[in-house]
Amino acid sequence: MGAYPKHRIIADELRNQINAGDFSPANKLPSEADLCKFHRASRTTIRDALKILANEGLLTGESGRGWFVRQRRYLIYRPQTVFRPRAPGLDPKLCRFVADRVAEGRQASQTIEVAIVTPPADVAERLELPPDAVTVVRRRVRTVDGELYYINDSYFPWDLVQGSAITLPNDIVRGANAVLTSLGYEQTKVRDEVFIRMPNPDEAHRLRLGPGTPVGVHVLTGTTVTGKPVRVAVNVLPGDRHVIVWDRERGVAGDGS
Amino acid sequence: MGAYPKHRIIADELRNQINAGDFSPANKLPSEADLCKFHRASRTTIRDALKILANEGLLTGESGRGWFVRQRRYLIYRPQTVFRPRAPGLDPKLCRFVADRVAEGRQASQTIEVAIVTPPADVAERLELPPDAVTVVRRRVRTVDGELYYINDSYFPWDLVQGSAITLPNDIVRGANAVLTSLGYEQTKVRDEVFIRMPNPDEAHRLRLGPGTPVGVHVLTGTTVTGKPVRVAVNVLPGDRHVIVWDRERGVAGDGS
DNA sequence: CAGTGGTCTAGACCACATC
DNA sequence: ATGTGGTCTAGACCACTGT
Repeated sequence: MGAYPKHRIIADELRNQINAGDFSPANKLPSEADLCKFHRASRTTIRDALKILANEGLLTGESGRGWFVRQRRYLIYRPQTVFRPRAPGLDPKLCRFVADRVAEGRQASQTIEVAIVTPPADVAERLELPPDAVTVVRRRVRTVDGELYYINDSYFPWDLVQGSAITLPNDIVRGANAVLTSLGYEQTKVRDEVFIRMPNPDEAHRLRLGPGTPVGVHVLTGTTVTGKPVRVAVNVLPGDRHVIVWDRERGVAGDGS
Repeated sequence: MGAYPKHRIIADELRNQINAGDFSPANKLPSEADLCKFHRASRTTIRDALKILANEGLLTGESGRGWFVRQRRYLIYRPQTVFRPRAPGLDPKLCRFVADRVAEGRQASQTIEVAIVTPPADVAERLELPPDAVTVVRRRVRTVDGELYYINDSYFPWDLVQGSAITLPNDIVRGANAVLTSLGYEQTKVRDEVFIRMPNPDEAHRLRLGPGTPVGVHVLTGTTVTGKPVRVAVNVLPGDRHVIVWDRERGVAGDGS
């Protein structure tokens, strides 16, 4: 084989065909057997090429059906809404997340599960807790228009929220932050961190992710005015379904020439 | 071959060993031949398992040497600096990006290449230009401490910046935004968008990315006070090297209970 | 040189989807 | 029943790394 391996050459060729729209509107590729004949290659080589494209997120193979070009539809994810007051028109019986989607003309739902756990090391560190400290975690999987949207796991130090509505597995209509405020721990500063990586098996399972789908992990750490951390939210967003958007104004620009 | 395929079982086992640190400090796995014997599997099956982990970003194979656990070191990327004035202590002869890294005690450099092109469709759309309009693009690849850091491609409408320093392939020490201001197009609003996906072959090549490394694409659109778009910057950040960080203050929280 | 991963082949059996 | 992708085997040759 030359300097450039055969399965890569085939992958490049197929990628160009995909980008040129050669397989639309059916979005279905020729069968592996046909590709073998056409490219004069063994099935392994053809499959190596297809796997490259699958791991780039361009294709998915469906057992017994064929290989298909993947679709992308982006939903907008706005970390900024954390510091925006609830819009007045929203249905007061719905939690913020669902109410916001309904206002956009979408359908939304979420599952909630509350547990008392010792948090992962990175969460404990952000909450400035010793490694064996206990937290309440509200684990949610959010769905928009019938499609899995993202995971939201919110951790609160147990001694702060003990006995409050945060520990109950229901929607908190007025918002967890209102509860924190009434407990004397108003969240006034926030740090947002976004990590980009491949999902671990647990995340892949919870969000039904195929290969080649990276995730953005938005970690929100909220602190009081004195700097005490009161809440860490870990949001896991499938990359093929989200754009993260911020809007900003004013000031002088200058991000490096 | 139960319901759960053999190569997945082996991949799970290896993943656990990696996370438990079984292969540190050398970070080297047993050879494929040894894994075949140990797991009583063919080389193909072992390699299928290793490829799963490679596509999760956990391993890299090095020809003739072996399989190694991948390292992660995150560098902080702050989109916010766009609206922050240049710190007074910085070396006035360096451009903002390099000067900021030097202030952090790091080494930094960048390559600059300027071209006049018709922009990609998504850039043209954000600049509100017809598809055949011409832009100036400043393409930079930025390096920190000798390691490739990210791609920054900044597009400006040709008729706005024609004849200015923006069209020259040098550092603009006072910053491109200062130039825009002096041309009468001060950038006062910014939209940040972050997409998460696998790199295309061009990006993978420019940033020397191995398989299983997703990228974050930070698209910054700057507009004047009247809403006229004057600049689109496309930043491609390898996920294994970056955290995107925002710090915010004040206001009432409430991102959905 | 021997050992390692990278590529490729030919052939087999299975589960699943479709008709 | 047929065709599809999913998995697995055994064996081969190559380029590269280390000694």
